[in-house]
Amino acid sequence: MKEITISDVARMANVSPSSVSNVLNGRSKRMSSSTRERVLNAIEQLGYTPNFAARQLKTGRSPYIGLIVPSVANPFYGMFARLVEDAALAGGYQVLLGNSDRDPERERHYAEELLGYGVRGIIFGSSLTQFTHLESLIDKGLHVVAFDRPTQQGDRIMIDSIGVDNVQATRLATRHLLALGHRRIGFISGPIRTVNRLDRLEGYRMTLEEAGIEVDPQLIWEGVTNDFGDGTAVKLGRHGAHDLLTRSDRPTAIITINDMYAFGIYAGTRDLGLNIPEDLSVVGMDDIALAEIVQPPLTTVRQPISDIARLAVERLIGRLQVNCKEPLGHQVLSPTLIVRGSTTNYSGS
Amino acid sequence: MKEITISDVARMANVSPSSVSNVLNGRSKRMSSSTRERVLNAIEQLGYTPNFAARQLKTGRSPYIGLIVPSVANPFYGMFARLVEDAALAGGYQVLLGNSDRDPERERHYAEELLGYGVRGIIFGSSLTQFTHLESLIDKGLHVVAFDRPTQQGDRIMIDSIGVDNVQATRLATRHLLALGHRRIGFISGPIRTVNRLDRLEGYRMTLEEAGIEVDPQLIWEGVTNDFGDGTAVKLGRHGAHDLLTRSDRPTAIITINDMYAFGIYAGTRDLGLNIPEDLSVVGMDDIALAEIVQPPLTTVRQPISDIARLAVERLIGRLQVNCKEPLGHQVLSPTLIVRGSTTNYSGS
DNA sequence: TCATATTAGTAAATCGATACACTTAAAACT
DNA sequence: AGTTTTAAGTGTATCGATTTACTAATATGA
Repeated sequence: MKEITISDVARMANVSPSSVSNVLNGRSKRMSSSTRERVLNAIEQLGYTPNFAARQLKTGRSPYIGLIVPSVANPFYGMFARLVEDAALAGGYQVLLGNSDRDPERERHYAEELLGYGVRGIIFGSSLTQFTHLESLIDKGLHVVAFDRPTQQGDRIMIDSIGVDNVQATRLATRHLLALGHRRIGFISGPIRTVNRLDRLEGYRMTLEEAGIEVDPQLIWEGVTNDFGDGTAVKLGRHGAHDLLTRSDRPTAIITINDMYAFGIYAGTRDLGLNIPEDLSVVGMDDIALAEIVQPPLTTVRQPISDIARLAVERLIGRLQVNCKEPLGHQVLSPTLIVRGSTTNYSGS
Repeated sequence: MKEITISDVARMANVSPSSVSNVLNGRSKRMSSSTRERVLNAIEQLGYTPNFAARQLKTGRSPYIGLIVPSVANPFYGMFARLVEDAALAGGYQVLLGNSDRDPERERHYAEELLGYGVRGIIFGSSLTQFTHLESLIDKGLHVVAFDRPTQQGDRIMIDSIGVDNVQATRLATRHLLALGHRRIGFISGPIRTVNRLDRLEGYRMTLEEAGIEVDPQLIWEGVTNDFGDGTAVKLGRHGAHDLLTRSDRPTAIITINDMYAFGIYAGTRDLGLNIPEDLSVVGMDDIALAEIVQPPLTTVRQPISDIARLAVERLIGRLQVNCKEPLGHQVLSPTLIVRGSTTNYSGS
């Protein structure tokens, strides 16, 4: 299991290691095409592949960027990870992925690990309210682009961020339901410890208040969990639906923070023998592929996930290439309401 | 942006770099606790983090394993990736993830990249019939564990593999439908270029033949695509349902290769104004979280995905640790039929 | 007491690729 | 012819951590 090194190639091609390195790095002006041929041949013959650890140690550069998401078991993040990878590949970078469950400690650990490996840029998908766990790493030269995480009051460091206008997102959802005649509108979420969830709740609240409807805290359901995997979102949605729909003054519509929760609400509603949209209107968020497929098709607020992924990667690569340019701050994209079959007019008492 | 090295720490603690290394690697018998203290302090003070590229160059070991899946945009692989990561973390390894779209060229490229980075073990999720693209890498010392990929005739090299009995899986599905009285049973798949899809088709065929029913090639629908993302599976399922259900002799039941296809079939069926299960019974495969949630809940064949992930990681780590032990071959787990609401008795003409 | 073990710690070679500063030979000018 | 350019290629220090073989000092044992 002896490694084949650049010197082995050099020996075989009767050139110096430097020349092999030149071939490898495309410094074509520095050599005749005949020696180039010979080197290429030797590489082929020996089946040589470069040792990236050595290369990186010398150059200090890394062709990798990191991506840390709550969990790829959630189809939204699975798709996001996929799109980030495609965009990175197009820009000449490879992606290293980690699942953090939104645990700051895990995020920090991953980020430190990646930094130790020479990775200089990481995309965070988690939108955590606190960013202190990453500040020391940013001080050490790490570049960060966050999803849905504009700079907050109290942040010591400004970071790049791309995301949708989350206040606007739930505003669209709430307005839609109001226009349909709903007055008792519930809100179901997991732990509201992220900026985007706070914003989504805020959009819901504001819109109700603007319409002169008092916000009923009993209709805001915040689940508790330590696990952000695929299964949990569905479970929480289901659980939340149970709780809200068994109230005597149950809501006629529910807005939730993502489509997986919405699917959970579908299940919870059925469990109680109720129907969507006749007995309950539901609005999700994200517009994952399955939203169109479930029955009834889910009314949801679409995130331009593919634009977000692309912009995040471009921004990060930009920072990496002109090392240390100042962050540009937060870039906001617009969400779109996609009306399907899970919402309908309210014409009750 | 000067890197802090082991020598900086050594200087600060008034010891040699060797001693710092000893502290870092827990060779505690080689030093007094007072110098240990001093070193630890210096590390803390300077915020030193090791350079993994340098470490790896020297040791040749890597704390990473690779995972290559068709696409994490497919929730099954998203969940699989998540479970593999958890298992790897528990075993002291980190996971590097790549999406290959089942393209052998991309698989090879990723694997080579990882190998160049010192990664000595990769888990493949793709089940491709051909493995030649990886043979040269295995020759170079790469350890491979595949999902659903027993050694095939014509393989030069034997590899480790974990998976379910795929013939048995569709056998369970087919028997279930036969028991319900169905005689015209369709089969919908994407490109049948993987071992597990071939096996699933085979299980379907065999079971029909054993029941004395002639296999109608018109009812076997094989989609064409280059893209294995989340959206495509749904689209193909939908398309297949359109094609099969508009035939004059349309099937009364359809078996498909995974749950995402099944959801596509749900949509395709609805497009035509037909209902599941009244007009068509559907059996999926995988049992992803959403299978229980869709309407009607999907009858499907469950893969013990969490066991598969755990066993794959354990097997790989085992190979890594006692370097170069011979592969153990294929380990088969049993699939389970989960009957839900998408299948019902056939009582037609 | 003298030889032997043990403890605490270090110097220096090494992993493999890169890049800067250099050389040499031939070509191009004046 | 004599000088300057250019082309083609090489020697060697270097990146940062590890590790082997070594030293010096102290402790142990007969």
